[in-house]
Amino acid sequence: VQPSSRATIRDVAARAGVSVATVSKVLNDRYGVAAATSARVREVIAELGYEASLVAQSLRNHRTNVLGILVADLEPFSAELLKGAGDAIRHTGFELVIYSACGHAIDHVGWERRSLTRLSGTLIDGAVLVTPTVIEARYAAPVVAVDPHTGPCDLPTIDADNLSGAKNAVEHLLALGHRRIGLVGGRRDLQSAMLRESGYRQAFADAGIRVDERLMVDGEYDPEVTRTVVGGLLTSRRRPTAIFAANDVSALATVDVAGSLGLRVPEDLSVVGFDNIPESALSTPPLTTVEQPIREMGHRAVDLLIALIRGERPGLTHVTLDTRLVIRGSTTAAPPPRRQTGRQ
Amino acid sequence: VQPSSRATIRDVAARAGVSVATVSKVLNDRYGVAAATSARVREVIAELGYEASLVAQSLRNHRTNVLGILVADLEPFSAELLKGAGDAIRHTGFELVIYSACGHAIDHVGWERRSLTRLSGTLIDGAVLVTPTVIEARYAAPVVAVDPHTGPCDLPTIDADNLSGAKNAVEHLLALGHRRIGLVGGRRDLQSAMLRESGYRQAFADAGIRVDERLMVDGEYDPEVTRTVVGGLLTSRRRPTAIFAANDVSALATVDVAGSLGLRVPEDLSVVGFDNIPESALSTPPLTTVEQPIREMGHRAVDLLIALIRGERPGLTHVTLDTRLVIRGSTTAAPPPRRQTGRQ
DNA sequence: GTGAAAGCGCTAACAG
DNA sequence: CTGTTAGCGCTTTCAC
Repeated sequence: VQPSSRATIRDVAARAGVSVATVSKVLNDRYGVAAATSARVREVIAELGYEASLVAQSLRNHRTNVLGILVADLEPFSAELLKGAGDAIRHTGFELVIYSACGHAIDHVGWERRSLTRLSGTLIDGAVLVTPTVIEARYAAPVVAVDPHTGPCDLPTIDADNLSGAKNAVEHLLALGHRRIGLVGGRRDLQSAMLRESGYRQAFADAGIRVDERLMVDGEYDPEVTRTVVGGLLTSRRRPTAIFAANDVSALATVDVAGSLGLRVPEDLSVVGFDNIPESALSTPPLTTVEQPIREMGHRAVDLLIALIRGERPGLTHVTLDTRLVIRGSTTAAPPPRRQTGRQ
Repeated sequence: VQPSSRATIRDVAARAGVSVATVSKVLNDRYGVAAATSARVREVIAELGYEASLVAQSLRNHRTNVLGILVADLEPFSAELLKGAGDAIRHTGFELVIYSACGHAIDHVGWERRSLTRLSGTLIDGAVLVTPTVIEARYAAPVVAVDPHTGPCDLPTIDADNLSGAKNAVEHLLALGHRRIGLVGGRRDLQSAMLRESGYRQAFADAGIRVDERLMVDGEYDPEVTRTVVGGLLTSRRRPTAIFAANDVSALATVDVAGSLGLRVPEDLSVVGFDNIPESALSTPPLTTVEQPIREMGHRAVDLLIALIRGERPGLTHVTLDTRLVIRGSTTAAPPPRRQTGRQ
């Protein structure tokens, strides 16, 4: 009996022998519908399995009760963040749409501006932007950024203490006796990456040691890019005895490359990452890394977004959470000095 | 200059001094627009930062190039599955919308039918349903189910070999000398849960041992529910020496409850889970569990969905992937018989 | 109480 | 080449 395509409000109206306006009223519990009519309409709705199209609805209404989270890709960091976001949304009455550019993003700077523009005003009441590639304060809907872009930014943001985290990581390596410590940098457009680099530099400065710029490469938080640049770094004549990678994904890629070059981690190369994604504890060896509370960041971002949507003016619109060094098996004392300076 | 709300195609048209139809043509690269006009329009588009509303577009067109994944909630299993889905979608030209009912789902059986109806036909070209609560083959758009509902189901599905997995898990416990093995069952509406229970029973049958129905409780794949029922089980007079939990989330909750009751895992209670979510390897002790290839399941589901959307008729519309027992630290040999039969 | 009509932003005929 | 028009599914005045 049912047509293969979805039933529309018109199908319901026709079948119930009323106008679409009446059906709409029933749907939205508006006053001014006779009890009998209402009952009849509900019956038909159930019969047809009718549900209002979210798209059509949100084209008319401006409030949808749907939150958006925009991620460039679904990798461990964003997946972890989503769990926290889910925790926060549960029982708030909001629903959630996660929009992923799925890699399109990489070549297309500003993907989230595009996506956000396409979705906001219609479909979503506000959005959380994860590692956005642009700074822009003016949007049609409330927006919260997680791990924001560099540059002045009036968007409410959630991030972690990247500077101290990175500093601690490098201090840990220095304390183990390492001096030739490489840096695999992150996406240079993100504050987090720049702060992690600053932390690296500060640790050296505090120790009174000069950094060797030739040991700094750019991994862009990307495993593939990291593979390439780390390959170069580790086969160069003066390869480092330790590497601080700006996120776990690049750290894991680094460990992998080291292995394929016949270098043992941590005996020949110590590696520290950043993030503490679940995968890092599971790798062989388990990764020493800087933990940031990813789930909590997702949770906080959603809390803040909801407050904004409700028109509250939250006191704190820029939250920075603590980081913490987690020492596992990928770091150990530096090899004796003669091996460091000698040719490999 | 810009209004605070988003620019529409009309704003662009007005500003460029053309009709909306012309703008639309430029937007969609249709023929029949003078080069000069086209250039002028593009200029205005850039100037205004205009992007077509996905909602309005998909209300008109029926093809959107957007895939949907519907999850009841964002927990470790679905998060892991999303990573696999992301892998599959990357470079396909499709974008992805993940729709999460965020816990609303729990009280509302059929949430995915509702959501799917609200989204399909408009907004998405097809969807992957994760642990759906209903069987229904007729939808407006192609649909693939992961870990499907019980009952006959003509939907294309992706799942894992739940029966063997569970059987292996229980055989492992039996081999360790356990006889009083509890079962924390899963959602009784899902095939996976029922098959895991069957595997449990089969292992006992093959060993020629009768199962004790009093040792079987329902955790519904939910940590809270599990806490309650396992609490009862572990404080009963004849508590089991081992528990097979139908998924890792319940297994981890079981370990937790045991701990709070003063029972050591694995010395006083062995625990086996199912799924091998990242969290299971990270827990203390690391969880012995049955691995199912969650990421691959996500990947396969998307591959299949895309094939369906493209109108191909894929040969295999019901894929069952292998499972594998991963032995870690939460299981050990059963305590000597006298402790088993004696009162605790 | 109920329905006709306008319009949300966009696209696809079809005239001009 | 360009603009006018109709309509996607829905909600909301505003007459009847």
